[in-house]
Amino acid sequence: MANIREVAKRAGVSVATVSRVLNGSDSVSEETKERVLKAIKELNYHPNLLGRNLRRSETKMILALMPNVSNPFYARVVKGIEDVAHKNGYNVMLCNTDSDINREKVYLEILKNRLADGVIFMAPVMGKEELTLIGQNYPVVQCCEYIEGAGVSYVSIDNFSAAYKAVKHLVSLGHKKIGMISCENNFVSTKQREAGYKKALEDSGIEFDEKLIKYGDYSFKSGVRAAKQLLAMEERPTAIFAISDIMAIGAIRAIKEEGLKVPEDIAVVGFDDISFASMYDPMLTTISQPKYDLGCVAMELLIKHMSGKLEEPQRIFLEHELIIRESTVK
Amino acid sequence: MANIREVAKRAGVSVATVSRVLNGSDSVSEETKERVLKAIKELNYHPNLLGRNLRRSETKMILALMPNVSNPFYARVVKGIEDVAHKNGYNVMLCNTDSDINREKVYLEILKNRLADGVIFMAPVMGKEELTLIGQNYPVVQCCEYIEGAGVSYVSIDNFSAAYKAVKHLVSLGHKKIGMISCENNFVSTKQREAGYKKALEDSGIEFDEKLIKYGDYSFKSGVRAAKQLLAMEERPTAIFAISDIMAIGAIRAIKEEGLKVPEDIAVVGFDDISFASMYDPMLTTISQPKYDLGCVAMELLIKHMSGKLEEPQRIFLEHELIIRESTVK
DNA sequence: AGCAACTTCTCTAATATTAGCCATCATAAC
DNA sequence: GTTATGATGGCTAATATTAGAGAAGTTGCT
Repeated sequence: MANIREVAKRAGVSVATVSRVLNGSDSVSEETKERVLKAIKELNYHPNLLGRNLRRSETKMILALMPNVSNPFYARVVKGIEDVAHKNGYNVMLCNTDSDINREKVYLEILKNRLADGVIFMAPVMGKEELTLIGQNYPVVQCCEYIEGAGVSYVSIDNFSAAYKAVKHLVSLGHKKIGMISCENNFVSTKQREAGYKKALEDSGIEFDEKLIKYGDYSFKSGVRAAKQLLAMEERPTAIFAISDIMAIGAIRAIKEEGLKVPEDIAVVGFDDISFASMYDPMLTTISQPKYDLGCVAMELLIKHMSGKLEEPQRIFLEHELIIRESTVK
Repeated sequence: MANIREVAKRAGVSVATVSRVLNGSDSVSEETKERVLKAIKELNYHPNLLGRNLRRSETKMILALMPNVSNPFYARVVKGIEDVAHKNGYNVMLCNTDSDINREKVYLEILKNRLADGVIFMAPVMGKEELTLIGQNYPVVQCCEYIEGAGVSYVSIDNFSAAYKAVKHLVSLGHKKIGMISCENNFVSTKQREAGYKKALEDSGIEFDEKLIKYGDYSFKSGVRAAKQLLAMEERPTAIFAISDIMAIGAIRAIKEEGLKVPEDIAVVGFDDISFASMYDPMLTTISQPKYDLGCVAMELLIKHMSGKLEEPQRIFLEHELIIRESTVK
């Protein structure tokens, strides 16, 4: 495989001149430039970026850590990250953490070993202190899920008011007994969505009943299970708010299996607006996050951090939207 | 940020000795080793892999090119690739080509610039000649979709017999007029699935009717559209075989919208067994590919190629399975 | 002609690491 | 005491590239 020296030799110039041609320096005569380009083509030369990266101590790679490639929600976010990255000459390394702290640690080695210039966490698993430490040493941005108070920038939505809006929608349809399917984790999004649910009930003069919250793990099956628990209650709810579309779809499945109809007997609202939400039967009412933009903004923020233009951590909230479909109104 | 020299200085040894400790060479006394490890810890030293990679001219990175992160089918394949890669000390760079030849080319620069040691194509877009050229210069494996005759290894399933099995299943249920939703592309999988469909009809004494094949683009909407075309026919089919689950789900949606029932009025079979296939109502009968194993085997093959143990291109077919669910039998 | 200014290119050092050779030291055998 | 052996670790070169200093050549002005 040809290297820069061979190119220089063939073109009859020094390696430095070849380097200048490669990097578009203007102090190379047109004639020399052409001779070099010809030699590059003839030798099918591709610069070895390991050398360049070492010299420049940058890699133009960024690390994107997501909990799960198969979660369709993150797919659009990643698209936003990639588009902005490419526009700015960066490549993205997508990595699956499976929300496993060890996997996350292993991937962070890539950053520590200087094989990436920065990192975007889509759902950090580590603790606040650790994240703070990483944030002090490397460019970091959190996107979607985030840890508050770690001194690390993030881009997300206002989960509290999104949940509030979803529940208020159900109330406006006349529902008074509204179940919730949440998760037993410590994500900010979860806590805020639960808080929004409670506040919406409170503001509507409906008493909060702890027993109406059931817990899943974001999976379809857990949604089925949680919904069955709600349906088995003596006075069962007439509406269900799930904090993810997949669990909402599980709930619909459970409701149908009990011989009930959505939305006539029980209305269902999800969260995320994944592509399947509008494919399901009935189509799912849900909160739409600006997934693509979340990714774009996160990447733009990271670029600013990497260029040193931004010292202070930023907190950015993008707009969300309640999308009303068949699962609440026919 | 500390480098190897500082560690050496602090431990009172030469950089070479630090390098030996890092790489587990045995010619370092226990005592020296401990002193070095102590210094590494104290300085919070992480070796800069750019230097190592340059020296060794390998990166322990592999490139995985997929057409679309949001396609849940590939999510499991990727998991297989990652698991085997990690077990062997490799990291995976996941990249989205969007089936765009230019995106694919840009990503291949990573390989040509020696930032990755090998590549797995999940659905190559380039032509046969180009692929051959890449295959001659770099370790390459194709996984799932592939180009035949390019002299490049691949791992896939026997799409012909999978489609044959799916259609035979419909025939065994008494269906005589069976529509197909395919795609207008040149993927081997598409051609083979169409061929399997035709052969199954032929072997069952049913005459092939060109008009019963409609075309989509793997999207939900295109599935709806294609199914509507089939339903609008004078003598409409009583069963539909789609070459992807997403299009099959679109077809079910279309059938329901026409006021018909699945499977009573029209049976539907999909392909891939994505997670949503078993969440949908009705649950989808489909062909299950060993997604995880496809990824594992592809990565194992790539590792063999990279180590130079394998010169000849391999063709590997894994087993598939027809999963019968509610969309064909109630 | 002499000098300045500019263009164009070369040379050297630097980046972080490892491979391979060689030097040193201790121990054991003769 | 001398030599051989093995363990340990130091030194140098090598990897591919770029930044920066400076050299050489050209042009233009006085």
